[in-house]
Amino acid sequence: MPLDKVYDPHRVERRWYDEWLQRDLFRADPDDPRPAFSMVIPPPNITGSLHMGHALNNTLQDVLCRWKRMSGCNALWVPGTDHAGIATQNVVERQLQAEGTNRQALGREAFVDRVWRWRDSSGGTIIMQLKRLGVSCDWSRERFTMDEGLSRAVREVFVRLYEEGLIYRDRYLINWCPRCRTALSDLEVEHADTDGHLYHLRYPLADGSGAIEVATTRPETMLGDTAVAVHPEDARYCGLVGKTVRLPAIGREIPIVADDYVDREFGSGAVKITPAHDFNDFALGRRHGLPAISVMDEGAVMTAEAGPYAGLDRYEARKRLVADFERDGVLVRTEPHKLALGRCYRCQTPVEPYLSLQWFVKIAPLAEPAIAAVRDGRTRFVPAHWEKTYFSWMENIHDWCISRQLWWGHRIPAWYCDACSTTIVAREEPTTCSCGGTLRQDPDVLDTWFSSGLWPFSTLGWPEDTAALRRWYPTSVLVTGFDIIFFWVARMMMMGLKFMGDVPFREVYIHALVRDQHGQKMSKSKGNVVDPLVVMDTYGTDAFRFALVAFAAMGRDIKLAEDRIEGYRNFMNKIWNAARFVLMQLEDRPAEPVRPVEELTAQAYAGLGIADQWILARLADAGAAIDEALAQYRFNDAASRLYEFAWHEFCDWYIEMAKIAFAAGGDTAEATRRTLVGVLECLMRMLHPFAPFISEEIWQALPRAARGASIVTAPYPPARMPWAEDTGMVEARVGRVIGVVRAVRNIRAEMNLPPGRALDAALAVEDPAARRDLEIDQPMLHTLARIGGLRWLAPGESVRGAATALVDGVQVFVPLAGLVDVDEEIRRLTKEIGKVAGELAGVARKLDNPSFRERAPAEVVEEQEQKAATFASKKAALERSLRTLEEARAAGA
RNA sequence: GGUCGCAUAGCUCAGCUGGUUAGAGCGCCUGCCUCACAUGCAGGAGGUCCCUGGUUCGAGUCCAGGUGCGACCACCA
Repeated sequence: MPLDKVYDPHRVERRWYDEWLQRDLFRADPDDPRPAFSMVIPPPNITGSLHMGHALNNTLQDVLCRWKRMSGCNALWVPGTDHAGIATQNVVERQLQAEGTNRQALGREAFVDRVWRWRDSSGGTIIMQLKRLGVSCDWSRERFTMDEGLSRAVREVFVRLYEEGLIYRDRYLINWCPRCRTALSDLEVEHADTDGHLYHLRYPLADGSGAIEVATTRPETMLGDTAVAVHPEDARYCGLVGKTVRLPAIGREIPIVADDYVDREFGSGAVKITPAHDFNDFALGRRHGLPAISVMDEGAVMTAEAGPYAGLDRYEARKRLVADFERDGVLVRTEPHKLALGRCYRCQTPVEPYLSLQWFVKIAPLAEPAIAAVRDGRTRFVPAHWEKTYFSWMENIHDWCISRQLWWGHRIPAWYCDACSTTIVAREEPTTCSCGGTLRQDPDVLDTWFSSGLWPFSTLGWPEDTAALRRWYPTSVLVTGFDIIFFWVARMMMMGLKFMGDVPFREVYIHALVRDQHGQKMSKSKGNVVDPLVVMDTYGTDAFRFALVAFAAMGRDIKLAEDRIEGYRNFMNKIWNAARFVLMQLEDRPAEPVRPVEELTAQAYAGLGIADQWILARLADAGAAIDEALAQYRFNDAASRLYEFAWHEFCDWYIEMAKIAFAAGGDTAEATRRTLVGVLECLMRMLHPFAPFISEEIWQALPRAARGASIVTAPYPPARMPWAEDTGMVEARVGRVIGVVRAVRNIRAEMNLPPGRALDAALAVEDPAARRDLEIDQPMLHTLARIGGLRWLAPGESVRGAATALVDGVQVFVPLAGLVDVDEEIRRLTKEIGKVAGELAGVARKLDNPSFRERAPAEVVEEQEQKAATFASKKAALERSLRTLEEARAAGA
């Protein structure tokens, strides 16, 4: 069955993915004794749909996983999804809103039920899309952070940390989203510079002896002021410390205190202190024993404490207050001011510092071992500079607020007794309090990241002691973006070390962010989002994956250029057509199974034709380079080497050389046929981690011994081929042929010689051995360069009135008589001589420098000397030719 | 305010431990529908490697400073 002329990815992709699943090829077995390789997927949110970040992240993981699986590892890749507390709750709440209702009306149980239903119907979208990408996860181990098993792990961790005093409950100032009506961790607040105002207010001293001026960006919080602070050494105010001021609007009397937190240079040097609405003020208030008065409620509406402003929204209260103060002369002046306004990372509502009772993880004792593990190399970041980011955060880490006032998530396993105010923290729901009172469970749920922090071991069955855990923990590598180093990587480190006694992963490969072609972050609001599914539809999954891998250079953001994806689509088509060619050579002959090229003996290799030896040598070279690049996460290097080999060595040269052998027929043709199929077969295995679909499709079309096997579990070509020990001679020999062919083609094109017509040529070869080789390899010259008559000259001999070029010690002459004007060749030659002269000058400069000869290593000096000699003789030869041309012209004229 | 990253061809980018003629893709120019492929083939043009110093026999590559982008962290009202 002949293949289509153009590769059609859609015909191929779905079919093979289903086949792989059906044959269970991605399943890993803990009893499989081969070396372990394991990864856990960064679990996408169930609310998500596949974006470029996912596509890159999972493609890189799949390349590693498929490569390791083929390379003889017991490779496990655990997939799954995250329940994504706020995000998911928001989605379902929006649905309810559209239906004209809300979660309060529904009640907690019904609401949670509703979210589960949503998850069952829509939460699998992203998994379907990942499968489309071709990822080779062990789907039998797919997990969800709210699964029974993972929930058990969450409770276990909570209880153990609580029992050790590492989880505590406290009334504290936390970040609060008034729209989501929940606490947020520090990380869940996004700061952005925002234009605002600085309001200068005059607070009168209670004793009537004057006033003190304070500045604030948030005048409405003054209703909760409980002090004014000045610097202890500020001469302007030292007499006032201990006195009191009377708050405008509500008349409360508050003290003036001294604290060196105050910056004397800023504003008036006096600060209003609002412990319940500002983090600095909260700390200062604790130092000075000041009361904290909340003037806003959980919806950021002013409370009764706000007196006349009670019931107003925070911004409305500000407007009224400013107007009133302006009228009453309290407002001294207003000036524009930039501030870093914090917003909720889920809904962008400005967050509010809010005083409330929350659960916290005492983080320092957990952070310390996590820092040590990276310092001593038990976990290694790639690229290494991310360690610095990790350290700087870990070393300045604050206690982690883990309670969320949401309904969707892991309910906090704490129960309170109505009767005796006991708190019970337990793995399973307790029935009654020891005092006989009824128990109420804490209404809050845990931060989503609490459960994702357990992911590397909870997915493997912890807290059970499972075979999977013993086999695959610690995982080999975590592949993720830098945006979640703090959210996720750091937490997994802490939890893994705490509960497994070992790091969760040996290496962390941090990849870049995908941006648009102008380097802008993709976002819906900018309208520059490129949908990976559309890209896959347009160019095919393999082309898309290959493009992502080729883009994934370390330490740089990825700008997604669509024309490059198109380029890799063309590459896939090129491979497809190379396969078509190979298969055409096999038509009408007995299906001799292809023999893996790695099984060739050195003796058999030596007996092959020169072109065959050459392509095998290049294959081995590419294989070694790809293997090394992957081992170092240099994905782009691996991809470009593969591309270079497949297109510019295998297709451009070897296939063309093979045609010559086929035209000759006989045993040579048979041997070439075997090499051709062998190299293609090997190339498909080499390609498979990058482009799983096309490689399988082609591989299956080849005549193989094990017809039933899939390329998924075929052996990856070894980094060292047994026969490729000493291929230097072969490569030089074929390299010379290629050089001569290129020189002739160049002359033909530059001189505008007719492309179809065979040209006569003459060659003067310096080295006798090289000449013997070239004479044997003559058929390649004739065909590839379209040379008709070929004459062999003695070294130094030249041809009058010919275009010439010098490559690898071979001077090529193409007689021009009657073909073109000589002037054109003189121009071309002069240019070439200029180039060589420049190179020669560069080398000569080095060699003329005495300290270069003195201090550079001997082999470098020798190398330069050889180069100088080559350039010099090349220049001389070209100049000789130039002279003969000039003579010819003079004679002609 | 602190930390980090990046500046190489018209565009998007490679260039690992300092030593080939600084590379690729796209775009551009010339010529080809050559029996695997026009999603192709052959050839070509195009670069003060951001600036200034320094280290070195030798710097796109290492160091310092500068300029310009970008990112992250941060409780100065």
